Amino acid sequence: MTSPARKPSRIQTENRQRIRDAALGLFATYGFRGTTLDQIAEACGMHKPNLIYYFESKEAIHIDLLNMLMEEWLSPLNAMDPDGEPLEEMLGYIRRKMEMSRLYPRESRLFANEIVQGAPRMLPHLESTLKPLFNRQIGIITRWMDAGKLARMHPAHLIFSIWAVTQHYADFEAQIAVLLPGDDKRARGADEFVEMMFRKVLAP
Amino acid sequence: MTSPARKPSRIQTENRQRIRDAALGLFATYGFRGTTLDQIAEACGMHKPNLIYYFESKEAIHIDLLNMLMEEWLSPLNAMDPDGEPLEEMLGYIRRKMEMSRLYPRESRLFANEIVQGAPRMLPHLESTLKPLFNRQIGIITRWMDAGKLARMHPAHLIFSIWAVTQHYADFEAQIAVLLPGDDKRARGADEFVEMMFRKVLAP
DNA sequence: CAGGTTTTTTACCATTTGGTAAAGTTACGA
DNA sequence: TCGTAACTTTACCAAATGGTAAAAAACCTG
Repeated sequence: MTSPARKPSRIQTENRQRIRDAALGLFATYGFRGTTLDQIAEACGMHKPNLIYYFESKEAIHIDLLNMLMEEWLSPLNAMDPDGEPLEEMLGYIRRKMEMSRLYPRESRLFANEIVQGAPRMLPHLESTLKPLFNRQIGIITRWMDAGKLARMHPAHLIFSIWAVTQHYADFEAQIAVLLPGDDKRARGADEFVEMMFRKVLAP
Repeated sequence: MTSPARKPSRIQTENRQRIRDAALGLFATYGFRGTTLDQIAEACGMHKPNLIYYFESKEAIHIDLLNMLMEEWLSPLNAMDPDGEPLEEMLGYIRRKMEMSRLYPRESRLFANEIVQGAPRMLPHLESTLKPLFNRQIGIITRWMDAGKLARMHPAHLIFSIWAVTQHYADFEAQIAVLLPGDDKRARGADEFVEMMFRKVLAP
């Protein structure tokens, strides 16, 4: 066992990252219970006990991923500027969410899996990390509405709808691929649609 | 084993339904791999081999549920009337989807689980059942837009956004419950918001 | 390059899990 | 009410799975 509070070696850092990368794809696709240590091991070219050498259990890998995810995932929310031009700030946020959905579908699906299943390992994190950020954002948006810069509406549901629409493209990709097989222009069409949609909704 | 093509007895019908009901809740919450036959058995007060007496395998239960789900799930789409008033037809559809999200969250989550994981058992069904219906609907909406009754936009993405927003309330309930704890008016607020939103988007 | 430390590999193990065999029990039509 | 078919229960089993022990190999530092 690695002694506690010891700075990780190069190999540690590297291999932990390899494990995370393999596990992310598998957990995102098959869920926590649906993924086996053997699968993860094979996906990153290691042996099962080696995983346990780097993470003390399968659950530890999952938790580690969820923790990392939370930070990245919330960065677009943090990037909103209360002093910016309201409509442009909102559309910028929406664009960044669409971009994340396209660039990091595994992360999106990992998150979706966790929440759909009742957030068994993430509820405290939602409460302590997401909620304050969410509430701050609600405040900013409310002030923008008060100032007449955005149409008046329920700000929480507005954010939910943004999350719903943007993440849908990653989480339900399997369905979209069946219904809209024209692969090439799909992302463009989605971006344009979503921007148009929220422009209409948000315009004061 | 029951002889093939034989009409089911009263007990058959009853118990198969009990099993479906228990399995639906568990599959929706824990996913296919995350649910065990023992859990299902306990949830419906039966013994494991008894489940296998009624369904030939765990997978058979899952498939049975997905098949039943598909029909119910698509009924609101079918209920749209090509000769109705376009905006009201669309809003009616959206209202029915919100209602289903509220009344049948287990079904919504079962579906979400399946799609997020790449629809391993449902892809053919999506292709053969959902896709034609979807395309027919695209046609109807396109004609409405051509007639100037709805704002012009990409009809497929419009439908995706409706699905995304309405199902979000069932699928991500765990998250919403954390962020919007005021339990009583939540459904009302959601309904009003969604209606307002799509009214703006769809108005010609 | 020697010697200890870190990392990897092989061989296991206990539990869980999907499923079966077969005996026992209940329901139901003749 | 009797016999048979439908249903339930008990006792299992083989494979899969999360995890451990400990030897072997690779790595690093003085």
